[in-house]
Amino acid sequence: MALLARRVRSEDWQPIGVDELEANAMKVVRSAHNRSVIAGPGAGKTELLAQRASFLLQTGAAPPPRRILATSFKSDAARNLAARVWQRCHRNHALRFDSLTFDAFAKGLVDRFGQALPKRWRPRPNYELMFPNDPMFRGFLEQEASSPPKSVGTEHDIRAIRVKSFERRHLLGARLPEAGWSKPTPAQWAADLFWQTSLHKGKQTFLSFPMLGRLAELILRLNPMATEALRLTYSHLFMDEFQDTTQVQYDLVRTIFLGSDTVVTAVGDNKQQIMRWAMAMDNPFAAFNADFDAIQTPLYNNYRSSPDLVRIQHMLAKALDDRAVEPVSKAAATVSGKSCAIFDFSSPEVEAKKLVGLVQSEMKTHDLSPRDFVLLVRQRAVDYAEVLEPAFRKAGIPLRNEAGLVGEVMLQDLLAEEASELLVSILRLAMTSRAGRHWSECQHMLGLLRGIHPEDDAAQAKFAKLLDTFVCQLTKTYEEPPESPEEARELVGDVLDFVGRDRLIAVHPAYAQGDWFDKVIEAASLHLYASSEDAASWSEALDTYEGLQAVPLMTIHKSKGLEYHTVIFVGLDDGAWWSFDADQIEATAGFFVAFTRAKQRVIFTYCPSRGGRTKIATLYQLLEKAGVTIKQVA
DNA sequence: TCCCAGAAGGTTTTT
DNA sequence: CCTTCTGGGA
Repeated sequence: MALLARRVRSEDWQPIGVDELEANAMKVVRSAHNRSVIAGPGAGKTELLAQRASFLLQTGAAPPPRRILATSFKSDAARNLAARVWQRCHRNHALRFDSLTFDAFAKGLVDRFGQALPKRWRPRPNYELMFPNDPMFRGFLEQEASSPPKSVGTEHDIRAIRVKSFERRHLLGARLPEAGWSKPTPAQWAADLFWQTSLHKGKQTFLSFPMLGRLAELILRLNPMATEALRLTYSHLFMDEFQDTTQVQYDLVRTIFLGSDTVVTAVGDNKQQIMRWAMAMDNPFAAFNADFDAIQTPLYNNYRSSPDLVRIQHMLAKALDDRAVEPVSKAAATVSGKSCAIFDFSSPEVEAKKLVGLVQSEMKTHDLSPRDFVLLVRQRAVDYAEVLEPAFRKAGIPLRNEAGLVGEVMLQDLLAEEASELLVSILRLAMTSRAGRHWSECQHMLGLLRGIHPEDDAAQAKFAKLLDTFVCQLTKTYEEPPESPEEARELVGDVLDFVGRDRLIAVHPAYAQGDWFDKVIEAASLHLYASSEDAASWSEALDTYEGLQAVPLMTIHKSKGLEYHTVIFVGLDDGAWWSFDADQIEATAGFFVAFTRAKQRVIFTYCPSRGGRTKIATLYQLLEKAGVTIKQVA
């Protein structure tokens, strides 16, 4: 498919790389209005944004030199969306698409304009990031903030501030007042003290991401020139996973874009709001629709799950939103028998054994790989892994706890790190046969790091030679996968020498922060060694490194946005859902997220030893109403 | 050092 | 809800 650099007429534009888009999706893609798109799982929300970007860039509806800004929560989501746009658009178009995490966007604003802030809010230019937690806020309230001036209040007033709500309610709860609080309440006084201490005390400024968000909002509120520049730069704004938007983020967007000609598209699913504890707004869609006069546009198709699963999903959806409309499944059923069941086991050990058997037989009948399955738990994946892992290993199917720690880095995070991706890419190129496609990938990634222009053929050729020499040497030096952690570290060190530590750090600011780079490199070395231990070949070791032949085990939160042929939810009991009563909506949303990861089959398991099923009776009732039955297995 | 009572954690993104 | 941590007192 040729990607055209020239402009396409709006009436001639066609979606790229997909069979069809539903009518409403097409409306959103071509829309010139602010819109909120509420769509369930599997509706193709990210795809919709990628198509809309293509339409706007290719038809000139986003006219050059104006750009599109897309914000996501997680960096992999931001990268994923950018990659889809690059697949669909010529480079000249794709270069006008900025896909960022919200935090990166806010930090960028503070880094560019922060020095223009009034003195009381101005961070030092070399500020450090901090990740404060409850104990830290508790310590602050008990120590530094313990004795307020008489005009503000008493020690008792400060002690009355709940630690849990100090950050969200007082430190970040409202827009920053330019000149500070003139008659502060005790909580406002404490919040201001925290701000001033973080900004000005000692030699360093320490800021958290939400604090950066508040500073960014203040910058643009006080600086109409900068705001106007952003409005001119971006003709369109996309916001992904909008249901998880925080007040800080929303206020920033409102300050920049409300009342401008920038067209805003907010996409998400209110039924998948499982980040309320992380300061997500109660109903961001309602606020957005009202403030931005946005047209709410639902999507009705589900391209992920079979018709029967979509039917059951709808029963759950109605519990979360009684006006939910049943989506239309566009995925055919490929399994026979029930698509959802609850299995009762006498003990976790029996459960493990039976689940292995189930995975094995399903793999055979449907020609599936271990990666087509997922074992989901609500929390404490390690506890479940202890019982499940040995049983799976015995059967020759490795199980992999994605939330497990390698050194100090979570496995799932390590695999998403650029440094790790680069390592695997280079090792695949050097150590495995049929490495052709890794050649172009390596050259592309490394070329970007070295700042080689894609169309500078001479420089490309020169670098290709360099890469070839290095790869040949690597192949010779390390014929076999590493046999000790030291050897793994040496190998990783050699690769880094070639890639250039400084270049890697320069392109990824996160690697310049604290000792994160060292942690990632150490984790990559350890994981490479661990993956090599039982591997007969380099290719096997790298497959293990990437977990290509293992059944993943993870929490519901980690599974958000992913999809699997078969979902096995282990432990549908009161113990795992201890917090069910505290926030039934959030808990049911978590249940909904878990269920909707499946394309073909969902299995819930239950063991009496882990808890009863009275507290979460409503979940069982929902399944029962959908015709899902409990089966005594063993 | 041990014991007991009460508190806290669990699900977590981000350069 | 259940498990683990913390601190006071013996």
